[in-house]
Amino acid sequence: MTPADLAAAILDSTRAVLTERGLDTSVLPHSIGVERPRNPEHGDYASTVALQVAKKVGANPRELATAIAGRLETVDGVKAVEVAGPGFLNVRLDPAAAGRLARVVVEAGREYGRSAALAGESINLEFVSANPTGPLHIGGVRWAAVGDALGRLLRAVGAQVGTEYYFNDAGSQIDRFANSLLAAAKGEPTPEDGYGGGYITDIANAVLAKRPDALSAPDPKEIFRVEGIALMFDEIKESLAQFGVHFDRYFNEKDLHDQGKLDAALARLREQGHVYDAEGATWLRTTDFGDDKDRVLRKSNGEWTYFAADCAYYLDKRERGFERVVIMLGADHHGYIGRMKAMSACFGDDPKRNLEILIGQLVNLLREGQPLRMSKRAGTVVTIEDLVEAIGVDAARYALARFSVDSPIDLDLDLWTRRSNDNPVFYVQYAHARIASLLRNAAELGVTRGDDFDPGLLSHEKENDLLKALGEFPEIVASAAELREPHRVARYLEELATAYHRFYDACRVLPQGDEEATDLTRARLWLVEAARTVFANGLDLLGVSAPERM
RNA sequence: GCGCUCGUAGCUCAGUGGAUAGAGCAGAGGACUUCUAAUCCUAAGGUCGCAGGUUCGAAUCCUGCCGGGCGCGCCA
Repeated sequence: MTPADLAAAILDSTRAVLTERGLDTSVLPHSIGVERPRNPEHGDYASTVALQVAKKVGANPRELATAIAGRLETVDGVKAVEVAGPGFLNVRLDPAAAGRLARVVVEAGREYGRSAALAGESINLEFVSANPTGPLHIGGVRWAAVGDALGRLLRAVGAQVGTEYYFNDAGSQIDRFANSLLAAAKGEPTPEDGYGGGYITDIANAVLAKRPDALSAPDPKEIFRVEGIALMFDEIKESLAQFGVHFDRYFNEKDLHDQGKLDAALARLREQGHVYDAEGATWLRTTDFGDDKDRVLRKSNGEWTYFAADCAYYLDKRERGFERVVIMLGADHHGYIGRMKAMSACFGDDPKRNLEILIGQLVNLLREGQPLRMSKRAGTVVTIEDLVEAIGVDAARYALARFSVDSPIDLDLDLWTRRSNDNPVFYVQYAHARIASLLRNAAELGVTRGDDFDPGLLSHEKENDLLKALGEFPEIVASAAELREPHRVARYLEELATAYHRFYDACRVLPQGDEEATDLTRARLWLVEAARTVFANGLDLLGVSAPERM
């Protein structure tokens, strides 16, 4: 019996009790969950459904709980139900019913944890979106790790997902980049407002290698612009690929201009009645929908604003069939939320459903407890490559994905390279490697788990705890996807690793010395394989490897 | 000034209105002739920033205040 099965049984029992009494069953939610109480006296699972429902139907919660308990106790697999406190339902499962979960997990294999929780949703996920004026810095890398994990999560629960990287290769940032390259190629100092750092010299030299005539050409700056961007972007894409991140689409802002999408968006907004002209410029009345000031779409000099391109890009995503547009931005851009939400409403969309903007706090890096001060100008930026070189892809992805994006994080580079329990990624990976090792030993001994096992044998306290943790995985995946919070998967895996290590410590799996394999050996091999499956599936959702050996 | 966001153990952080608020690290004590000790066990550590409010029940929701971070261009 899985937690989902139990929750469904509790809901059924509650509905039956309400019906029996002629009470309104429409107050019941479509689905409920069960909790896993920390205190073992509170049973294997607990439900608060009686507390939630009692008031709405005018019943006494404790008495209602008692009636539900009476029905629930007759359900196959339920061993006992107690009513506690104001009306908690504390459920104990039959050990065999709990143990059968091992089979469910093993047979589902790579599918275990996947569901149809968000089936039918079409979601566009935009993240990183750094312009190709330099290597990816640490903030962008956080989004690469979190965004990619979120994409994997959303797909795992049945959503249609398109991941995108938006960039532009025109405009003043790129201009400064081109000027900096040109100066470096001529051996001149970095221009005012230019980009410093060693990578500029590297790229300038690479351009010269490719186009030896660049400096004597009619328009050297244009050559450095075009070739420099191409080289820089290749480097970014290569870094992302090594980081395990692939985008479905790299979207160039220029395409919006070339295809007349800005005019089309403006026309659409005008139709909707939210556009006006004033002071020679064209404005979007975002204040109609809560923004603190109206925004210019086309400047008085006839040029489009960046915001106008944002509008066109949003509309383009929607017209490509994405019902939900999710954009991940750094905290320094949170001021855009108001205008973006209002823009969505100006198109006639529901900004709550159609547009989600996720704001991620910044990342500080520490080395030996001291903050690494970063400056793009001085070229002392910590790049994706620096990070991977310092701590490796697995640790980097895990470290950046294990925290809520709401909290600014301090990453201690020394900690994440340590091969010890300080380091959560090793703690989780070690659990997987330990299982892999155990399974290799089993194969060597010629012990196999067989086609079937007696689930009632998995009745040790630590086996029960492990089974319960394994049972939670699908719900964790679904909630992490729905809440757009991949860090929940990492935290869950850490708990699962604790449950596994405790089980391993308390329960011998393989026979020792001359002992023969027993039914318990086989049952435990099913459990161990189930645990291996969940570690592998969970780590895969984070884009972190599940090593066979460490 | 206005807006957003955060404030939980010495440190780094979990905690989608539920029971006695958790984990790791640091510090104290214990378990290795190992199915990988990169592990496990025990004890200790808290006015959940402060004050009100809603609720049977608040770290969680609402209001105000205090403190930190960030943002408030016809820049990109």
